[in-house]
Amino acid sequence: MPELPEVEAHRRLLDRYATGRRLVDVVVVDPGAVRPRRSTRPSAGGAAAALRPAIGGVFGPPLRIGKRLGWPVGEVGLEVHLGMTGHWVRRSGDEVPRFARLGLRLDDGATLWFTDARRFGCVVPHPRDGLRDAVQAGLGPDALDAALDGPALAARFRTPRPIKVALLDQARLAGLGNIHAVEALFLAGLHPDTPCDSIDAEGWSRLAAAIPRQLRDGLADLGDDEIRYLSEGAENPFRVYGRAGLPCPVCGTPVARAVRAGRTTTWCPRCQPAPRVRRGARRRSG
DNA sequence: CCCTCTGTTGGATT
DNA sequence: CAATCCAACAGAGG
Repeated sequence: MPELPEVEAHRRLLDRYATGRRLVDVVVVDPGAVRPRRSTRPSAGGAAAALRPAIGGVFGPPLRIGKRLGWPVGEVGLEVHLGMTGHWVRRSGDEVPRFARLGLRLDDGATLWFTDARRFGCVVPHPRDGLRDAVQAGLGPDALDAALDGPALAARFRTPRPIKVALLDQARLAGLGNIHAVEALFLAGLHPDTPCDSIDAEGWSRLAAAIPRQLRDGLADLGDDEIRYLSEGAENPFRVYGRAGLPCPVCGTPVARAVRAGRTTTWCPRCQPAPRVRRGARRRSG
């Protein structure tokens, strides 16, 4: 479920509860959750033993790049992916939370549990020294930290692909998921199908401003402890995501919906006008 | 109760 | 390169 704001909220939570604490034991509930490499496939399990050297180590400050976390503990560096439904929760007693996959027992008596109903998330142990590189592998600059301006953003998106699809490519820019890509495009007034190479400087500037604004809003909306998601009964806090057929919050036009790259995409047909259809070759449109 | 559909991720396959 | 499939499960709706 998480997008960048939820992952950042988890980073802060882990920092608050674990940094400086000692890891006294590891409870492997689901060996498939600890994987030898990044994968959404639980079958790539079999790395639980690689956690043993971390026991007795002290937690260092977790880092975040895009939607990935890196978490040092002793001589081990844990690369953490939350997938769709991954959470870390703290419990002080013996209670094992629902969907618990892995528990890290701290020297203050608390346990940090990795829970993940859908099992797309994983923990990948690395040597601590290579942690940052491992987490960063294959990722573009972080969407929140990079603070790219219009021209810099345009330079990273030199492609004819539709902007919505390109925004989800973590190798170009790390951190935007489906919801925030949809919302950022709405804020920027760009239609999701607009080919990247047809967006003008003005459009890139609007998008460069919209992305951090959207992500920071998302972060501000999260409580410090409670991380809530759409499916948990909260009111839909988004402008167009999940609002197909409902009026655009700006102009009242019914929000449109289509599937792009396998993901539900929504937009306002008026605030985000469709790109002009372009022919393969440049010619006079007679 | 049962069936179908949808899904906030991302790697593998075609 | 790009579209599709799929991992495993919850929740909503018919």
